[in-house]
Amino acid sequence: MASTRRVGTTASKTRDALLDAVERLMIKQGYSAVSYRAIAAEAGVTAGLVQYYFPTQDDIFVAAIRRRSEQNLARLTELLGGAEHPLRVLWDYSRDESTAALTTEFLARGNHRKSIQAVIAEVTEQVRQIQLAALVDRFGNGPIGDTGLSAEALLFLLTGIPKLIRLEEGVGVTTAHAPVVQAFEHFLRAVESSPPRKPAKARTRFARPVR
Amino acid sequence: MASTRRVGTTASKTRDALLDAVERLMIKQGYSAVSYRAIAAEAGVTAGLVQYYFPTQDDIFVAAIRRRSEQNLARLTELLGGAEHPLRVLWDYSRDESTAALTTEFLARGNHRKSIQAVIAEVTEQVRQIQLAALVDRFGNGPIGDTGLSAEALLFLLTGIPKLIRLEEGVGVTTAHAPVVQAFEHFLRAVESSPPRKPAKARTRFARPVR
DNA sequence: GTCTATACGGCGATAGAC
DNA sequence: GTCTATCGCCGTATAGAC
Repeated sequence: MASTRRVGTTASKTRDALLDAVERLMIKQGYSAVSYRAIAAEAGVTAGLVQYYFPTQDDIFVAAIRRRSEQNLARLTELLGGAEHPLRVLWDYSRDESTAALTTEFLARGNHRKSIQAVIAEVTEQVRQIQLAALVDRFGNGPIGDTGLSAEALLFLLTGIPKLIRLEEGVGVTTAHAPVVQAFEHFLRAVESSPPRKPAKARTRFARPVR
Repeated sequence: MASTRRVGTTASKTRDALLDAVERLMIKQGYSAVSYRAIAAEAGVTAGLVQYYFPTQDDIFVAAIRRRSEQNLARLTELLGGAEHPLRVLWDYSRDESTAALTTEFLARGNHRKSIQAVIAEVTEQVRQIQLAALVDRFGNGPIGDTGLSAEALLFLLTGIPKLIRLEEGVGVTTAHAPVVQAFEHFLRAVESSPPRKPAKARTRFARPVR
């Protein structure tokens, strides 16, 4: 049942340049501007070549998501490694403009597209494990601060609110964004000024994922 | 500069039937399934007729958003009118499956589409004013509960978190959703068990928007 | 392994006939 | 109000050249 069609290698330099073009198009004009012909024009190649590396359009987004996710994972691991204020790190990371824009584009494109859904779910869970481990390492498993929020729930809000804000900004709505950001920043300062539950050198440094 | 092209009347019964078909398609298959030919097939007319009522594809979504928004506004006004627990009402309303699904579809489609952005921004601000008025009427302008959240910020979270959850569900991610919902429900119960700031009959009933 | 050329049906959009 | 014809762009498929 498998197709005999030939596909370019993942290590190809051309392929990487094509994915760069894809990201540029997505950030500037949104994912709907990502067509074979547009990618080809942006990268200065023929449309057929784009299709050689990405047989279907979903393959383009799946590849773009995977590549971005690997970069993000590496960056997150580095940022969180031994960080004294993981909540602050995660908040700032989630609010970073360029990655947030791409993330919401991918989310929008993934809606109702099976193969894209699958890869988003996979990399999201992966990232969330690392993030959660960092929080548990710093605050333990119980409620964090005086809100009674578990590390899991707080993590969802911390990384989700910026996405939500970005999503609304994308359609020109900005009401209430500033007060929400302010409230979160205030909360972060209050919580992270309390002493960590373990001395720094006893930290697991996220070597193992949390079960 | 104005086009001479003819367009069907807003009062048309055919037009309304077409918008019904649009909503059905969006909920079942997402907005990318909303093509002139698909709408025509769903409603049992020709594609040309669909284009007579909606000259461009953006017009379809703009019209669909407007119609839905009017229905939602009427329903919200009714639900909030004299409600004893407006937070609970807004939370349940925002979590309602059918409207949440359409809302995120519209949001996704509005990303990077100017005319759709404009109408979403318009109706969102409109709804938010009504919702905010209900909260201020019940809790005043100061912080609500013990979180120090303003009515504006709390409203954003109350109506935004369900959207965020829905968005992630759309790509198959469900981690942390349950604890977040549970934490919010707990918070709502705690806050709304406190007495209102004014007797019921003194309420403004949202006649004027809040400045 | 890389890349090009070409073809097909579906799409949004337009102009114009009934 | 309704419908047809037509245009150019799109995703996809395939055959074959370097």
